[in-house]
Amino acid sequence: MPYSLKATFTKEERLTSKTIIKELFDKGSSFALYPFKILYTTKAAAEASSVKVIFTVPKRAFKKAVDRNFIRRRMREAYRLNKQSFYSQLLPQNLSICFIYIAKEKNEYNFVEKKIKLALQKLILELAKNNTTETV
RNA sequence: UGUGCAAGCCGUCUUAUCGCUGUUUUACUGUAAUGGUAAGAGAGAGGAAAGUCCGGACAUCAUAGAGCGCUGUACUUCCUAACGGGAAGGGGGGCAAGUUUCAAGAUUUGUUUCACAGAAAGUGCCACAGAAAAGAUACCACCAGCUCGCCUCGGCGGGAAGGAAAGGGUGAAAAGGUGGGGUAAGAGCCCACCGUCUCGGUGGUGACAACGGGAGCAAGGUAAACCUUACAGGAUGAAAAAUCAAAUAGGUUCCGCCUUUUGUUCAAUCAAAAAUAGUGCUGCUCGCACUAAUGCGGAAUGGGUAGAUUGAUGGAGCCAACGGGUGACUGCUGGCCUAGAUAAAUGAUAAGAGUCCCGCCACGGCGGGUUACAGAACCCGGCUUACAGGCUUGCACUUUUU
RNA sequence: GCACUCGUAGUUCAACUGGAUAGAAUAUCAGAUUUCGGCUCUGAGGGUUGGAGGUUCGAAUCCUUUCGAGUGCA
Repeated sequence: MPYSLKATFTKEERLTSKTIIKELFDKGSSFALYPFKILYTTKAAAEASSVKVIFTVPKRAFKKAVDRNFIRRRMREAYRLNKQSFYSQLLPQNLSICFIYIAKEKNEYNFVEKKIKLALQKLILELAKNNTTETV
């Protein structure tokens, strides 16, 4: 079983390596879906496939640490509760994702959750498109 | 009862579901190393965690000792690990009220405030205005005598050389102040009081205070201008620093391989010839040229990257009682363990309670809103700044009752 | 986490070692010129020098504190 199907968010699923983060920001593909900007990289993996996620809020938009923590926690919670359907549609690969919050104001949890769902759907489409182009 | 000021303290809670990070117990299972999974127990942001304005602890590097330089601090004594912090005291300034004096001023009380060493070591600066801005000056005005003119013969007006530092005006500031005497006019020129300086002993740990004697007064402001004096400080900060260390590349050391013949040498040390292998020229062969220990393989080893661990959470710790001290603080006894993350946990959703505000009315409920400032990043002591609301104590004013 | 720099008209910059009304260009407005507009010429307004407090006779300048903007360090 490659992915945990429970609604958890453990250390395995977090992106913690500085080098991968640097690579993600240098070479990663990206698209925007308000209120997020999403960066991702993918690598073909034989068996030990994984999905690593990081959530960031820019200091320029929110000066207070309390606000940044608040938004990041909401994003993480929304991802945690909605990742199972996302996982079920994935091919085995090493995927790294970064969610950047680009809105200028705080938003309700329901709004964030809806947008996270949309973002994950779009990400699947993007990945599928890349696979088809590669094979052709 | 209400309002204001000051000081100190607190700064939301409960339940359910789904999650996160440490600690610990048991079981299973891995990695080079740290670990991982499941179940149970128990813990999980602040008074400012903030600003990074100071001080320490700790670590590495530097360092014989001393001086110069640089930076900081600056009434006294004390507290403290230390401080630019705090406590108590001293002194100065402002405001209000009272007492006293002819006046200047002095003094008492209350309140408030002060980065409060030195301007009598030296240097610089003090715009404009003003005569003059620092051992100064004579613009107006003042003055007896001299001299010229006029006349009502005592005055008026002018001039030069002086006297003087009181009056006017300027300025933030004009070279002690007020009152009196004195004088041609004046002036500490003389006197009284006040101020200033200085000497003496007394009280106080000390800052300093009150008292007595002396000096006619010389010494404007500015040190948050340079500076002087005293005291303190080596530099850099957890991105400090220590330990373990996969894979790959490269370093060092050792071992093995390193064609044949001849000569030579301690030695594949050097030379020659031939052959072999590879590369280039060519479609191929011959031939020619170049290369063959600065190599290949293996082992060990040090540095060290990803990664991991330590540093890093039991401490100048918190609470209470009893002592010491005016107080900051401190002694002793007893009790307690109270976050430890690392691209970084402490959350999300739902329901309810509490706080405060608004509206309605049947005065007890209903409905709506509000719930601040703000998030640990090695730790500790301060300072500064932000903050819904609440509690306690003291003081002042106010309302009602007696 | 640590270290450092800068805040002046709407905008871009000046203002000497503290000295008086904070100056210039541009933008804005008004007038002149033009048939009209532009260019050009003349004039005017616009600043609590980021905020607060202090030193000084006097502060954009010196000191303290606070707010904002930015830079560097693996």
